[in-house]
Amino acid sequence: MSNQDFFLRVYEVVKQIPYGRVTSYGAIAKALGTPKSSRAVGYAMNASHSDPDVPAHRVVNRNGVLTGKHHFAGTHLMQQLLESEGLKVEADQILNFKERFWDPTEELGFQE
DNA sequence: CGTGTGACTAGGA
DNA sequence: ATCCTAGCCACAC
Repeated sequence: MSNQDFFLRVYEVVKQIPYGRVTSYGAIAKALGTPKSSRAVGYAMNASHSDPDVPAHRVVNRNGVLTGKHHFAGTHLMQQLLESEGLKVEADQILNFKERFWDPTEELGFQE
């Protein structure tokens, strides 16, 4: 696989995130088989704008904080999107994050 | 090929 | 609990 596929694979995983659920960059990286590439996942998400089907608002850091909210068009767009999915966000942080967390490795678990 | 950057994370103080 | 540090990866120059 080529390095360019990394972005596509990140998008693939993000697209699998169920409605009303969220996950972390590290979890995605781990699902891709490269748990230490969490930063690169964030970088990939930065380019996710090219694919509108990627629900980037469902991806937060490991603390459930909307670290990438500034990368959205609106100031509180990311928060609004999450709240529209039934999530509660306060101080840029997802409430009950642990319950809402969705681990791609458990659902997908594809290692290559 | 070296350096800097970032939507990250884990571990130590 | 918070703050700081180092490691990590992919990418732009």
